[in-house]
Amino acid sequence: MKNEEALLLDNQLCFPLYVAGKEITRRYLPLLKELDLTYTQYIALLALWEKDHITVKELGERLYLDSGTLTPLLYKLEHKGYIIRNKSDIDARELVVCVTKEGLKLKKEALSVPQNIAKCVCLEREEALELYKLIHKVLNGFYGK
Amino acid sequence: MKNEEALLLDNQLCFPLYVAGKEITRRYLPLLKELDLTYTQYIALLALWEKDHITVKELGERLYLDSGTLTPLLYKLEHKGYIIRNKSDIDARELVVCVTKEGLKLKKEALSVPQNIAKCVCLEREEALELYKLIHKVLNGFYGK
DNA sequence: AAATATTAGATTGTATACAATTTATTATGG
DNA sequence: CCATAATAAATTGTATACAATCTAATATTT
Repeated sequence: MKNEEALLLDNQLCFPLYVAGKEITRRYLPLLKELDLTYTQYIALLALWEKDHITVKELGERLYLDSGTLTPLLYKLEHKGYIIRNKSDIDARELVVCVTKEGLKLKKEALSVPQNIAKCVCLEREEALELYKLIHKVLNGFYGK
Repeated sequence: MKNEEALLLDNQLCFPLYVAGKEITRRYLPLLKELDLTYTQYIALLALWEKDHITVKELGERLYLDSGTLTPLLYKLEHKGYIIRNKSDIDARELVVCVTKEGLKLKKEALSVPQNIAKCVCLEREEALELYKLIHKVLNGFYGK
């Protein structure tokens, strides 16, 4: 492939990945609006529903987000009553994040979200698995795993 | 798959796509910094290098971006001297975007960017093509093609 | 133990994204 | 032709993202 061709927008994997990432999260907005959540707030809760009592740093590693994004986001989730943040007893620098009862209640309402999103993704099961595998391979490559 | 399982972060295609989109564009930053471009400015120029003398609307359709993003972005690119915007003679509502000589000069400097990005993506050629195909299938599904 | 380095989270500043609204212009229907 | 609808881009407002810096607390080194 010549250099010139390499610049063609569609020849680059990055652009479709960037667009797909944007567009798929956009599909969540109408569903999440009913829960009064943004996409980032939703994935933060997803991670915390799976495992809470974790620090902001651990949550950031899970979500690939830094404190510049998480601090204001967690502040909002706390104000909505879904989570609570407490200074760690062991290390006063750390903030430990836990889901509240309200937050757990919200989980039940969120159960239908994945199915609705799945409807938007027109892939066969095998294709979806293959896509999943390839994306993870790319991500692992970024982090040298 | 049970509802509960569907909520598991990793079981969702969306989250890896969202992360991959973010992380891959982040790989461009050090390369683009040398060109004094952001990622969005870069893809706007990529599209315009391929075909300019197009309206903001057409550019937006190509990049999946709306005027809320493009207006300030094109303003910056114009101030840097890479593009120029002119009201259309035919329809005064439209703005026609063209690349300047400076903008074309920048294209030469940008030729090495795709190769450097390709290095970050640890996929075999077949895998990259398969990923490309699957992502486009997802995107086409969103737009009912 | 005191000085230094490291770390976690908060803050600051810049640049997207995008929904919703506004403005100016063009198209259309009666 | 004129009123209304539709359209393109700009504007407004909110919420990310993230680099860079700052602050407070902990760990390490001498």
